[in-house]
Amino acid sequence: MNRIKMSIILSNNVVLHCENKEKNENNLFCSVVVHCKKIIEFFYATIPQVMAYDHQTASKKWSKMWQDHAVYEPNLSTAKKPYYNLMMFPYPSAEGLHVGNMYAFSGADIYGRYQRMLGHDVFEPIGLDGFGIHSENYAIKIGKHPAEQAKVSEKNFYRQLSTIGNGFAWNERLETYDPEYYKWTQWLFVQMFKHGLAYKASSQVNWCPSCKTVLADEQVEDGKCERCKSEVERKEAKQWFFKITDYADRLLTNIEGLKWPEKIRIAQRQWIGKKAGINIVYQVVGSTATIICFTTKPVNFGATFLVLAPEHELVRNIIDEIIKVPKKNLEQVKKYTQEALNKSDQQRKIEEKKKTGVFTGLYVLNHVTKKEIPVWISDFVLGTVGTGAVQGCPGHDERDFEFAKKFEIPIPRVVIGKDGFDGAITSLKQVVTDGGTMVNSEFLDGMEFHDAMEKTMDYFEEHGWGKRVISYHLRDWLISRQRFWGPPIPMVECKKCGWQAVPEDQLSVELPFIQDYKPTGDGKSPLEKAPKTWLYTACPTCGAKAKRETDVSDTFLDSSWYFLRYPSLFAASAATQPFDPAITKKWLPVTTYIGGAEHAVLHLLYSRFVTMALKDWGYLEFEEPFPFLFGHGLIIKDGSKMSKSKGNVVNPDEYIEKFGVDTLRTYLMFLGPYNQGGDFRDTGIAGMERWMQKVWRLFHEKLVTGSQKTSPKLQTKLHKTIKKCTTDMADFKYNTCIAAMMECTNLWLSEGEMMGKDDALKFLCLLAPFAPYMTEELYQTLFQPKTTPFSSIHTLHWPAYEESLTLDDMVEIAIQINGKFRGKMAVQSSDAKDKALLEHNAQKEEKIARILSTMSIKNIIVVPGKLVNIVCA
RNA sequence: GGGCGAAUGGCGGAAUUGGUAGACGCUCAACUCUUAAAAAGUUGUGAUUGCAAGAUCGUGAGGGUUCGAGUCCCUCUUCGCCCACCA
Repeated sequence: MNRIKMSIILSNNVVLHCENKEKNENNLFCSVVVHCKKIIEFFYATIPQVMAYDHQTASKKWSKMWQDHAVYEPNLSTAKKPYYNLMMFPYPSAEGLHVGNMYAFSGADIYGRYQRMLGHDVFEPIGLDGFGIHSENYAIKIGKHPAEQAKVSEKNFYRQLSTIGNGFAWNERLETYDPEYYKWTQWLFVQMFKHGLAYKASSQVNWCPSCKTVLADEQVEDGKCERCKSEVERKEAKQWFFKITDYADRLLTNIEGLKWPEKIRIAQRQWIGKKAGINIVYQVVGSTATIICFTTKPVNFGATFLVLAPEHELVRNIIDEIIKVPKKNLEQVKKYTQEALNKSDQQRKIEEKKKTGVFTGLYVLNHVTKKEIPVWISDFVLGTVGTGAVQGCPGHDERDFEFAKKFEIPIPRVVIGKDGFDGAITSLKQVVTDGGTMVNSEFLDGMEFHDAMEKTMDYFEEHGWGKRVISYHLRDWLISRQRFWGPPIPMVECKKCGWQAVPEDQLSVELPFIQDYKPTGDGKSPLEKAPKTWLYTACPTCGAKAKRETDVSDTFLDSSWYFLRYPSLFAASAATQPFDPAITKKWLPVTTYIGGAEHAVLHLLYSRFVTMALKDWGYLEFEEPFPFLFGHGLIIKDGSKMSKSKGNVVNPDEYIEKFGVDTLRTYLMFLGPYNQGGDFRDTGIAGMERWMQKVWRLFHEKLVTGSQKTSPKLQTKLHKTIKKCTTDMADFKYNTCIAAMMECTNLWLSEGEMMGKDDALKFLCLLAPFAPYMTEELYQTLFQPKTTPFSSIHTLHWPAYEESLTLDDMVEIAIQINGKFRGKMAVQSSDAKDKALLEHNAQKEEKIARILSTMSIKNIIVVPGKLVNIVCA
């Protein structure tokens, strides 16, 4: 935009700003000179001069005042009505905060400010989830050391966060890479180990052959490396796990009591994935070996083969020739297994349509048909799901059908579906997977499908062939990362004593500085290159030389407990305990947790698990950290979610500088309901700026003084607005609150309407959570005598409305004929509920009477205060 | 394939939960002020039709319930998000 600004400074410090869109200074200058006389007259002689709201000065001034007077720092040990208003922990991407992030913070802050005005002691801390792969990758990308980059990102992120107008408790900030913090993350790991919830076991990890590094699951997109797009492979490695599965049932049942968005509750239920089924034991013919298959639908009369995952223990035994199979089969098994294991789960899923597999040469006995059925290996069976082995019932499972068809295995029918078709099953569409009637199943024949499944399970249990089990989709939490930028896992391995936790008084195990921190490519952790003085230490048990664990822990561990640390950061016990019991009792669980739905099954599940464990160990008195969670929507720009990868991020800095943060915040909240997000556009912001200036002018030009009162119409509108805002704020419906305030100002602006000072302050309070700086400026300059000590508008009480004052004198009643709107009439509001009167008056309305003259009335329906519907023949 | 949600003017979105559809804002147009512009203000802005009063149509499509449906029920279409060879 080619806009030229010119300022004229008049004698009494009045600054006049002139602007011109055209890049023509002469033109502008001439126009200023021409108008100089008039301008001066205007300032000196006419209306009291109004300065435009200068958001830059105001935001600096009030930020400082708020901090100096600890407006947002409740006394954490003495607060009477604690309210923990928390927004999800941000990770400080080096590119900085974008408008999508700001949307989340602003919306949460508005809620906090509203709660503060309702009389709560609101605590709204902020910190940085700065450890982890995101930050490390960025450091790699720009060729900096993560520790160095962290300082830069921290500074930039805190700077941005300080400009968005949030009432953060800045004193209590924390960063996950601060040793004072991760000391306790490590303590948490040690507790997990001590309570038997941490163990080390062999597992597959994602491996990018091009970047020569191990990747986290989050870095694998569609089976490809997020950075270089090459196919991710699998590698076997020993990893640390947390036994979150021990808590699966509790995590599931507790969901019922959580006040969370239904969407997120469903996502968690689905993720935990509780399934009731049966583990069936198959005896390998001619061997002592057994194979256990999990199934929820034991259609066993139709089972004609078994399939093992390539990772299955028995497969290894075949390869190692512990179990003997024909030579020809052995060669095929070796070849197939090797190929399959090199693929990732993702890759295997992508190739799902083309079923592949190999026969082992082994057979097992089908308990009910008494037939020997072949055992195959196929990568459509995943080692990590169920028991890693399935029984193939091709007539009644689509995947089994595809497999059997390809390898010419018999496909018997044992269920007739709802369509009644009972012929041979030759196409995928004929496969009956759920419901129907049993056939060819001896004692089950004629039974309903689900009853038959239950009966089969009973039958198998009675014969000792199987046992009912509950299976979960949830797997143990893989904690290890072969990366650098995280808290070292606080374990040491002694040749004699095995794995030992680092004694608590020796925490933290500080992350050593190593220059070459990049992932090595051979599967070893970067910390293997740490100085020997760090790498080797004394075994806590026997004192012999022992080696430290060189893996670091997952970022999600850092963020799984941070909310416990905030209130206790400055407690007397902060150095000796992760969180203070008394303060924790006062402030937790978190009163309102606000964040995006993208963490539905990661952060939110891990935090719940950690909280439950801490409760069981006696550190906490509650087991759900976030009883109330609100999920905000996403900001859309150019048709898609604002994100760095889409390249459509908008940096709030320039908008804040140009329009002021009050305008930007209010604009963002006006886009749509807070849980739905909205579409970001520049033209809309300009509209919001107009309104802000309008409010500013109204307060300077249309306030009555002394004993004069607000005009009656405006007073009704004001009370309606307060009512509307009060209910909508509680529901996070910020957009309609703002619309209501706009309606109020539109009326206020119209001729003859004036607002009294008391009423105007009420209005200002409604706006305060949205526009914290401008409302403070207006409050301090127009409502607070200069001599009184500073007291912020944000500590005032939320205004009350009087129901009687929300009612208009006259009410409009709609008149319908046969349900069609035909006119309206005005009645005294006191008469609005008089059915007979409404019925009578409606027919008397000239236009209505005219239409009715040609019709005969059958019925009249009156909705008091709303409408009259005349039903005619 | 499964689950969840959505569909309303040129656009973002309102609609007291079955009761005057389109609040509020953006956009656009005309006007006022101005030498001119900017800013600000006023008026208008779902479609068709009419000089006008008005009339007719109108909430993704089709049916139904009702005095009355954007809202409830059934069928279908499209889009978005999440999960997914889950045995």
